[in-house]
Amino acid sequence: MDGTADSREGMLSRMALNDNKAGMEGLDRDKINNIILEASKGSRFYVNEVKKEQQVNERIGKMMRHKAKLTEQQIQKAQLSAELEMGRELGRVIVHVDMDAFYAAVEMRDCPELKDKPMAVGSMSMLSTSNYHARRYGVRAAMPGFIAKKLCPNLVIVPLNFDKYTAVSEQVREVFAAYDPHFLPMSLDEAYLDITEHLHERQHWPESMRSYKSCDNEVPVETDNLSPVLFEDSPSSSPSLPGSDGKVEVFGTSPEEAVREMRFRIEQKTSLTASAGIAPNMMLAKVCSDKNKPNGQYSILPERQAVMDFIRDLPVRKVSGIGKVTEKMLAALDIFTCAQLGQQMRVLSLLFSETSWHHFLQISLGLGSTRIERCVTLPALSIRVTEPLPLSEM
DNA sequence: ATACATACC
DNA sequence: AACTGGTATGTAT
Repeated sequence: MDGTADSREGMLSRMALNDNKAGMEGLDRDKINNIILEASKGSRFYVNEVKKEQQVNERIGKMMRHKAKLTEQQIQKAQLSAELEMGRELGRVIVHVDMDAFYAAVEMRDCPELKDKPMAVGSMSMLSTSNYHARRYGVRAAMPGFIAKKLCPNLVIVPLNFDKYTAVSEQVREVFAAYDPHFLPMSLDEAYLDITEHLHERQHWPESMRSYKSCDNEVPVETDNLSPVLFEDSPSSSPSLPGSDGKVEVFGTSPEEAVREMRFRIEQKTSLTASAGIAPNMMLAKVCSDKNKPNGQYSILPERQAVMDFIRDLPVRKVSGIGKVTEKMLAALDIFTCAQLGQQMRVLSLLFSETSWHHFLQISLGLGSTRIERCVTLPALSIRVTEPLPLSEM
């Protein structure tokens, strides 16, 4: 039953270019996918992917047979504990910050030759990331370098400089810590922050504490010869001071302005750009940080309606934790967006494990964690300290 | 309890 | 010639 055309289609869901992420809009997908398939065919990797693909199809088949046996009565009496909505928490301001094409951006910064070339960081076997120029060719993270070279023969591949990325990451984290000392790093280039407390304090800050010189790194501009009155009428422009060299930017007190300021400070300090998402919980903030990438930010206002409007047409695949397998299983049930996920929750509760459908339900309601993990950054060394582990885990 | 699968960067 | 490596969590047996 598995014709050649079918298995090719199947493989595409697994191996093909994933243009889900930023910088991949409007590419010639067919051409790119053919090159990827040609280069992969017959390899150990390919054979393994075919096997896994069959397993997924089997799992979907099992699910569909299970679904066919469900009666309307069973579906209607499925209970979805309605208390979740009551527990919705909109009072926290959660930010997800993500450096743009981090490793590639560091290498480009340190080697101007690379600036206008398609380049990627990694090896012939595996790329860690690519710059936006290379992405126009379909070259992206987690792609083997030799395939990337077929897609883009002029691609420059720079080997990993892990120590360098770690050092830059430390600089970025110093900025994060100014907005949330308990921030949660997810990798060298991204982190979650809870800036609720920062924003409270920020309301009472004079403009001088929110003013930054473009040329000067690190600290707010000197307060002495800087009268706040000077900025009264032009909060969004960059007023230049008489008698002062260099532009000064004043940031406001809103969440958006605080995050703009944080990104500005990161760029001043590292010459690298970051993107950010602002939302009432981690799940939404993560999705938002991808929305205006690179060098942008997006926020969801802390209102139920704003959250639901944002969620409605959001493809489930955009949500962290929904990967290609889950996407394909949901697609088999005609679920592509979060709204569709919500509409089918009763069926899902009968087809998936409790942990899985609880997760789906949370997503469909736009809910997510509102507390960043407990973890403290020591000012001097930026060493993360967690609560003592049980002896068994040490 | 263990192995395997999914997902993330 | 060549498809990461580490961690966390979920699923199947």
